[in-house]
Amino acid sequence: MARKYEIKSSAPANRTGIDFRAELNDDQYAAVTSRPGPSLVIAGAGSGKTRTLTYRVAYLLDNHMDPRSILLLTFTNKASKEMLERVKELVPFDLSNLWGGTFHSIGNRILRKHADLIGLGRNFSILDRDDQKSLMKAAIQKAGIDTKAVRFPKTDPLIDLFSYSTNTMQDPREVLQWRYSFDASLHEDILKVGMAYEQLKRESNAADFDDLLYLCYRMFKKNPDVLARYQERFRFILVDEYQDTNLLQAALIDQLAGKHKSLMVVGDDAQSIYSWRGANFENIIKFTERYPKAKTYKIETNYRSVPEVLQAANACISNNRKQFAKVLQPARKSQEAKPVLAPVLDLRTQSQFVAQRVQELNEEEGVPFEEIAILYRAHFHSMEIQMEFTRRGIPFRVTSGLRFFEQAHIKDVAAFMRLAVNPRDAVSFKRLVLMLPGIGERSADKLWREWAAQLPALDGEKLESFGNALKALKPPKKAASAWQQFADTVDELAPGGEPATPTQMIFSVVEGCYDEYARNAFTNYDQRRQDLQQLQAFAEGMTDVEELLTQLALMGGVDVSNDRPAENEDHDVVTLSTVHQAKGLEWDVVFAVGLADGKFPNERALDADDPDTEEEERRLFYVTLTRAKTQLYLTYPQLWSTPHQGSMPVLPSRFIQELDPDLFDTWQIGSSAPNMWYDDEDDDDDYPF
DNA sequence: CGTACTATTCTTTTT
DNA sequence: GAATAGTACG
Repeated sequence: MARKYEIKSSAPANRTGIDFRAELNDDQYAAVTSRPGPSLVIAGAGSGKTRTLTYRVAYLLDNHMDPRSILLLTFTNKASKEMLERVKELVPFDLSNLWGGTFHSIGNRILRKHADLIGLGRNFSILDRDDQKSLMKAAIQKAGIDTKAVRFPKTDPLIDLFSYSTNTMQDPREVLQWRYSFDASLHEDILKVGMAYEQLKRESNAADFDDLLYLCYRMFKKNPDVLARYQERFRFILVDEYQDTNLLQAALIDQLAGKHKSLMVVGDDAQSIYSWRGANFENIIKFTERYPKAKTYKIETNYRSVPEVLQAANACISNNRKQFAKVLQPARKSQEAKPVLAPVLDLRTQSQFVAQRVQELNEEEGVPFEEIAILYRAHFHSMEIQMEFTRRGIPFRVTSGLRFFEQAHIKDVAAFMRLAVNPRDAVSFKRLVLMLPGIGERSADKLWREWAAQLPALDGEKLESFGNALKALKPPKKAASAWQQFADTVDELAPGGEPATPTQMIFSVVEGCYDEYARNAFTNYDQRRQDLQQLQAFAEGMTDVEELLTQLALMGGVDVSNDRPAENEDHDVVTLSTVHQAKGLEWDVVFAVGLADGKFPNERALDADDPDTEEEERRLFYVTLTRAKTQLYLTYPQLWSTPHQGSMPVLPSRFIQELDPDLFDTWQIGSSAPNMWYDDEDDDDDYPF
């Protein structure tokens, strides 16, 4: 029988089937297909930055580059997740060898392999803000500061100070001098506390967020051979949001890209909004100086916003002096409607206006709730709006300030697991011990010293003995029975010396002693119990406790909290978010609220001597405006009422005042509200309740 | 020494 | 309105 045998083309022109030329505009295409080597992509808001990056990855893969050779760095977990998912949609290849993640998660990943080279155990704990505080308190004590005798800075500013110094790679002494106004007589003590903090961290075998970057940097510096291996591997490094990198991150990137220099950084200087944590947008401005061979690509077509919105945004940012000159061109057609400026009497009126308008948009204009966002400068600006939405039954989701993992009960349970993984973890030890009745600060310290004394003997031993070691300690008599229970629980974490699975551990802890504690310690026990179940569900399927702890610390368990079943079922909700957290996102309708001078820009963020601070706030305002696709509402109250200080008259944000009123339609909100800033005689719309 | 109560302070942004 | 520092009492 004759058989038909077809020879297929051995080298298809295109492995992925993507028509790059057709799917990208000229600017995007140029960037995506650029030759290996350093390149700087300046991508304006809404110009398809993510698209460009994901297509770049696809393009590399399409050209037979090994996924192993690609490193994709992002700022947030959200961005990294989205990016990788989109790449997966584009290409059929196995991407498990492609490294993609936040700077901190990549730093962590590298350190888990090589931490011992710089004297850190690979099982190090990751300290979050809360843990840092507790360690910083201990450091103040250790440094012998008598906080009653002198007025010493609190832990928060101290943590900020040292963090800033690390991230900007400056001597803390210098940061202390020009960035803080602590009394000069305290400087030496503050530096002493800093040293004590570093030492405590080392003793605890722990790393804070900054260490994940800094220790990685230092490890590479001290071990060029290790660095060389990574340099060889990562032939293509792509960095998202480059304008928000700090000096340390830039240095780390420079290390990794040191050999092949095939580095593509993407960013928008106009959207740099993280200088408070050390971001230095000179990194992006001076990129071509550091990489003289770098090619620059500008992507200036905006696909997101209608021309009216874009016009306002362009006008806004043009007031900044420090920037790459660029003007975003709208791709969308005009809707013949300008952004709306809505002065309101006070925060209450503001929330009523926003709520009512949201309802109208949804019911009369058919805008789904999920296409609406309320953006503000600071979390507490949203309180009234939340209440009004609740009252009217408008479904909403708040991008909360409180992360899942940062809640006390989650951290309590995690402390058990942390101690099991890293017995040197002083923070977790104290946290656990302090939960027991009859044990306070003093006894906790004593117990920790006893525990620390026998740590060397425990090194390398199996977890099984930890419970026995605990039983050997001498707690106060009052705590004896609780202590027994505590030690037994720790024992259960590794029955027979084999560490249990994360799910089992959580179960043991909760049933063993935490449930009993929680019942008595919290008023909202039920809610917390649910959270713990959520945690258990999150841990399901993980085999490694370290993996769970890392996820919790680095991802903040954000997805867990946002995916609470009740909220998850209902995707059609209005988003309430800070501008910072709204970065990279877009909605059909955006309400920017609380635009009073002193609130936005925030007076605490402004420094009259430093014009850069105002420019950063303006960039933040620019980010706000550019989130809107079709409709944009700017509201500002004339009275700002705080529960504590009563009502204060406030002016409209300077960022509104400096813009041409013709860019907006001004609405008069409410009939009874006298308006101090706009006269009634204009052709403005009335918007009564 | 531990705890429960009261006073006070400060409310920006996040990996 | 929450978190922390300070204080009084057991």
